[in-house]
Amino acid sequence: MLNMKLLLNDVFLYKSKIKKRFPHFNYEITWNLYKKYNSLKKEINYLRKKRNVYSKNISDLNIKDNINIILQVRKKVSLIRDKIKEKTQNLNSCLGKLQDKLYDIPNIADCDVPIGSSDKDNKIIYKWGVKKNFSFKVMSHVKLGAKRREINFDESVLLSGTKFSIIKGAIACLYRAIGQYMLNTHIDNNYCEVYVPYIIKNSLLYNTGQLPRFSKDIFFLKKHNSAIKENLSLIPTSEVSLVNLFQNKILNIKDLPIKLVANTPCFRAEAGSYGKNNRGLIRLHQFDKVELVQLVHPKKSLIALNNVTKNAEYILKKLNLPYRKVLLCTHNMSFSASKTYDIEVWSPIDNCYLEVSSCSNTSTFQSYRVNTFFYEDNKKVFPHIINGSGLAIGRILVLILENFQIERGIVKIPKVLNRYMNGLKYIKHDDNNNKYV
RNA sequence: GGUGAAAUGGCCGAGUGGUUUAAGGCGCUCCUCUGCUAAGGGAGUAUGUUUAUACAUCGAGGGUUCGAAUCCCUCUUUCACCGCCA
Repeated sequence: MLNMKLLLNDVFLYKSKIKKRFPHFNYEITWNLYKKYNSLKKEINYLRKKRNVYSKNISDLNIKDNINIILQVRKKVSLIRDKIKEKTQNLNSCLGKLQDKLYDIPNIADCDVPIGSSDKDNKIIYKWGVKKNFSFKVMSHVKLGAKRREINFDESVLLSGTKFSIIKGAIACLYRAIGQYMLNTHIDNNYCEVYVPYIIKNSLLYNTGQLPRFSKDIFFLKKHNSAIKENLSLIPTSEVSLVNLFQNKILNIKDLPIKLVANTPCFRAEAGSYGKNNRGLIRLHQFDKVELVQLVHPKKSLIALNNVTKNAEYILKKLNLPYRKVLLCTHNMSFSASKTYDIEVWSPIDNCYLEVSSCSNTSTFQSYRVNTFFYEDNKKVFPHIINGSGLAIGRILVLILENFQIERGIVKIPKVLNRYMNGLKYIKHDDNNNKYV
């Protein structure tokens, strides 16, 4: 349930800031709906009071002696009742409209977030690592996978249509190793591993900010059988499941920061995803991602955002993948974010940086909506919620296959992954990895 | 999937149409008495609303009624047994 009072407070306090990020925002309409809502509520309260008084009168009267009076009062009250019904209907439609307006307002951007409308306005914070010079022509992961018959898109089309993948053998093992390594690393950093549902109620998507704006990206489930009772969808990211674990929960300040990590599949309908970075495993309907979520004291959220980003960067450093950290401009941030850092890894094939992580501070946007808070000095305080990918597994697979070729088509597996690779240290043309075709 | 039972404050739990304006207990907070402890006495103790001697909230939403925690309908969840399955 939307915490209306808090949201409205923010709307009134920060209306100019909201307009910076959401130029179409109509403050007047929202304000008028709110006024109407309040006056209707007052009217209804007044009518109810009247009704209650009359009804009480009836209960105090002796029926036999006062039958005429009672009948009169009954008539009066039934008129009041009808009025209440009518006004309540108005109230509900007014409330619905007001909520729609509130749900459509994105988070307010932090003051140091660049205002802008395209990728050019993003700010590169820093770069790490060395782009390798290759003495041979690097083979793309698509070619390499096809040659080894370990990444197959023809088969996935057969099974599920476009934008899915089948991964087999050594590359499948590498894929699993990457996820395992990331998960274990974050656990070492005091994140609590959580297993969550991949199918969730649509209402959760409003809490985390994917709905109402981005319904095109969501796979909604149809009610074909009785197992699907309400409106359900596939998670676009485990952030949705993780954050919504805290619905209506009162936290203990001593338990902060709460740090969660999950490795889950993510499902994106991605309606309009044409253009760059579209090849092979890079943009699919189904992919896996290790997700980090932190609930922290509002005063510590900027530090926490940096920490989450560092947790993600640490993995890239260990894998020795050259990357850069980018501060996103207002236009590129997700709906719920107040500040976002993207982490992008160098791709020798595309000759550009490819996004592998997005770390956002959602400030109170999500905590208001899931209604989770703690008490400090007897006051309700809403924690800031930070999420970040740590990292997108499929894309890291691609970047390992393309960055670590020691000669065309032969890949040296990063050391940190060795313990998850069943003794395999290289992906070679002639390795025998239980191929079945 | 079938059948049956249930859902009331922080917790337990009473409550089948009108002093329920939610009894009683536990827990918690404050005061007090006694004091080594244990125990006793008193007061307080849900939330929301542009803050009201007001209104609303007894799983959710509708309905009946002058009046609903209470009656009716729909839904959700929980528990039990059976069926199916990993």
